[in-house]
Amino acid sequence: MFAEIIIPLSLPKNYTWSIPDHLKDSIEPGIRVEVTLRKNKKYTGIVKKIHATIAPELTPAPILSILDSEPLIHPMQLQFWEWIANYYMCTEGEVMQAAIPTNLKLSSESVLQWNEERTLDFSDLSDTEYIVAEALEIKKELRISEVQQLLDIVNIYPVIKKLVEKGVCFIWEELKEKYKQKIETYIQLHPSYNNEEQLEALLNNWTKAPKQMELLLAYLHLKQKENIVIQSELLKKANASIAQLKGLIEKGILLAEKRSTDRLPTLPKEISLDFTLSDGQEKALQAINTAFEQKNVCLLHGVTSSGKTQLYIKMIEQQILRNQQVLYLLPEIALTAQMIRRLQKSLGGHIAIYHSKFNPNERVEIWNKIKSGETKVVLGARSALLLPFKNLGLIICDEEHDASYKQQDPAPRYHCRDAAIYYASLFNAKILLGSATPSIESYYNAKLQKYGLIELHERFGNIALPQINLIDTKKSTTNKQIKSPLTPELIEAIQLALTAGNQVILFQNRRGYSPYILCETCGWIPHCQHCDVTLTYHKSKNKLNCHYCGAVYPTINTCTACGSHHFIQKNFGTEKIEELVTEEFPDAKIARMDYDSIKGKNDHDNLIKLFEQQRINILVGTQMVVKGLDFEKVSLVGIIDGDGILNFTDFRVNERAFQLMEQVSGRAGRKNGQGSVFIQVSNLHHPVLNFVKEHNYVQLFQFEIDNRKHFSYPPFTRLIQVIFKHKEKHIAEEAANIMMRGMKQHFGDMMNGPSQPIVDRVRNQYLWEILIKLPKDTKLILNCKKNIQQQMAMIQSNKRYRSVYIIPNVDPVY
DNA sequence: AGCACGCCGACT
DNA sequence: GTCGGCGTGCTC
Repeated sequence: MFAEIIIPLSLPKNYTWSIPDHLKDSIEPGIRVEVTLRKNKKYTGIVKKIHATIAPELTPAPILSILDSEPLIHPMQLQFWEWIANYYMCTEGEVMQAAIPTNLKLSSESVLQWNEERTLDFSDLSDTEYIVAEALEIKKELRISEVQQLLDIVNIYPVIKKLVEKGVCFIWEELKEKYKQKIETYIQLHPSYNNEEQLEALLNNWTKAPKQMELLLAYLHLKQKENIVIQSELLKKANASIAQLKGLIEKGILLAEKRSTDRLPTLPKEISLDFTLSDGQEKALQAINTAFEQKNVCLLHGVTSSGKTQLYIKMIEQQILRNQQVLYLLPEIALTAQMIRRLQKSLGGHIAIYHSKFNPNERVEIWNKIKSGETKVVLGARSALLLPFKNLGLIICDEEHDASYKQQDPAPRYHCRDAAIYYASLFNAKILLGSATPSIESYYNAKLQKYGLIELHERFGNIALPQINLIDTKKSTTNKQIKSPLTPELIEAIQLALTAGNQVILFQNRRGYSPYILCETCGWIPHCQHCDVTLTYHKSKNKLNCHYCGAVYPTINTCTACGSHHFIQKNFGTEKIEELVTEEFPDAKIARMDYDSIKGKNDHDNLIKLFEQQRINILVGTQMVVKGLDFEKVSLVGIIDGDGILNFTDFRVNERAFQLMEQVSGRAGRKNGQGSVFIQVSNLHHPVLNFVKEHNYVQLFQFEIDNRKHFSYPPFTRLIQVIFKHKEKHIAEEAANIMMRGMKQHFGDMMNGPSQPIVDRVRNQYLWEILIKLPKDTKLILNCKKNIQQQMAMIQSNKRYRSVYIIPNVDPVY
C-alpha cells in the first residue's frame, strides 16, 4: 500500500510513501503523517490518496508515524486545494502551507528545550529517554536532528512525546505540541463554608488579616454576580495580590482549581435579532431566496447604507436554523473587528472570527471547532476560505469589488471571491456577493444571468443619498500665491458642519507630507534607488520614503545634480492636509488615519471607536477611511484631490474612480440623509463625475463596457498575468517577449503581448507584466497553462534569464 | 525548504 | 594548491 502525500514545500508534484503494515488500518486521506524526505529531514504531510500500485522505478520510504486519529481536513478541502493549485498555477504544498495553522505543522527544525523546573531525578525514564534527558540537561536545547544522531533509532517521535509528557522538556517552534491548552485557575469556596451560618460565623469571628477579608468579600460579591470566578479576574476586580489569595487558600477557606478553557470567548448561542427588515429589505430577502432556487451565485447590489448587513444577518440566521455553516468574507482584517461587534449583538456565540493576524493557538482552536461543525459562522478575511468547513451552506462575500480579495505575494495567488465560488460549489452551497459598487465582471455575469441579481436602490429608511458638489479648482477663488489644497468653498463647508456639531471626513489618497520634492534650481527630483519612484517626504519622521518598496532615506538637503540647497515640496499628502486643517480649525479635534498613523494591531479599531464616540471632529485619511463602518454624525466628506483619483495609470480607472468616490461619499449622512460631499477637481466634465453625482452605477457600468470594447481585454475574459522581475529592466522585458513569442506560436491571436496600459511604468521599472487572454474552452485553458509552464522552464534554462523571477498570476484583478 | 554539489575567486 | 562563497538541482 502506498500513499500520495502533500508536504508543505513547493514541489512540482506530490511524492509517494509506502504504508507500513502496522499503520495500514489507521491511515486515510486527510490524516497528518510524519515522513522523511532525503536523509533524516522530516516533514508533516497530509495524505491525499491511498493506492495499491506505484511506478516500478520508485522505491518509496515508509511513513514514520501517524499524527492524527481522525482526518485533519475533510475530503472537500483536498479537492479544493487541488483546484487552487491547478487554477492558480502553484503547488499543493504551497496551498497547504497557507491553509494549515503553523501549530499543526511540525518539521525537524523544531527544538527541544530543557524544562528548568524539572528535577534531576531521571528514575521514571526509559533508557532512550534518559540519554536525551541527560544531553538536554547539559545543552539545554536540542534540535530534532541532534536527537536523531544521539539515539540512532528510526522513529524518535514517540520518545520526544514521552519526554514532553514527563515534563523533561518543552518543544517549541513548529512542533505540534506548540499548541497548548489555556489553563485558567478557578476559585471556589471550600465546601465546609457552603452554608450561610458557617460563612457568617467565619466573617464575624475574623480577627487578623483584614486584606484577606476584603478579598473574600470581593469573591463572594463576584460569585453572586457571575457564578464562576476566575483567579485573574478576581484579583483584578478586588485589586488584590496573589499573596492575599494564597493566605485564604492556605487557611482552607477558598479552593483553587486549574481547568483548561477556550481561548475564544464563548457567548450564549442565541439568536436575537434586534431589528426588523424594512419592506424593501424584506422584498430583497425574498428575491435572494428565490434566485438561490435556480442559481448558486447571487449579486446583491445595494447603495451605501441600504442595510445590506441586516440582510446578511437574516441569511445567516436561516442557515443556522438549518444547522449549516456560514462563511462571511470581508476584504480586510481591520473590518472584521467592527463587523463582529454588530454581528454578535444578533447572533451571539455562533460567530467566530478568523484571519491571518490571529495567534497560532487561537487558530488551532477555531480550526478544530469549524472542523467539528461546532462553530456555525465564521467572519474572516480571505485566509478564512481555507478553513475545514464541514457542511457549508452559504458564503457571503461582502464588498465583492475590493481588490484586497486577491492574494498577491506568497503563492497561492488566489482570488478569494472566485475561489469562494468554486468552494461553495463543492458543498452545493450558495454564495452571495454584496457591494454598493460591484466589480464590472461580477455585474456583467449578473447581467448575463449567470448570477442572480438583486438591487437595493434606496438607503435604509428612505434616507437620501449624499448630495455631490463639485468644486472647480481652476475657478476657485483660492489665493493663487498660497496655493492651498483646500478651497475656500470646502473650508466654509467644514466650518458649517463643525458649527452644527457634525463630523467631517477628508479624503486624500496620498500619505506622507509631500509626494515629491524638487530642486528649485535645476528641477532634480529624488527617486528611489530600487524602484524609480519619486520619494515622498514624511515630516513626522523627517525622512524620505519610497512608497513602493518601503525604503527609507535621510532627508536630502543638497541637490545631487547641482549642489543647491533649496527644495520645493510638491503636492500634498495626508500629513500636510492634517497640518493645514489644524491651522485652519485650531479648535477642532483632528486625527489622521493612514498606513503611517496606524502602526499597532488595535490602532485602527481604537481610532474608529474614538471617531464613533465623536471625540474627533475631523478625520483626515487615505483609502482606509473608506472602509470604516457607520459613522452616524458625519455630514460632510471632502475629496481633496479628485484629479488624482480620475487619473490612475491603470486601465480600470473609471471603475476604480467611481468605486472610490462612491464609497467615500457613502460615509456622509448615513443617519439623517443630510450628507454632502465636496469633490475638488480641475475638470468638471469628466464623464465619471456625472455618474458619481447621480450615484448611478448602472450608467457607469454601461460606460465602462462600451469603453472597454476599445481595449483588447474585455472584463469578462479570463486572464493570466505573468510578472517578470529582474534588477535590470531590459532583461525582464526580454524574457517577457520570449514568453509572448512562444505563446503566439501555439495559440496565435488569442494571446496578447506585453500590454502598454497594464505595464505600470511609474511604479517599477524592473517589473514587466504580460497578460494572456485565456480561451473559453476548458481544454484549451489547460493547454495554454501547460504551454506557459513550458515557456517558463525554457526561459529559466537560459543562463541569461536565470535570475528573472517569473510569477504566474491567474485571474488578476484587472 | 534545505542540503549536496559544482564552479570560480582569494589566499597560505 | 585549497578554502569557501554562492548559484543550481533534487528530494518519493
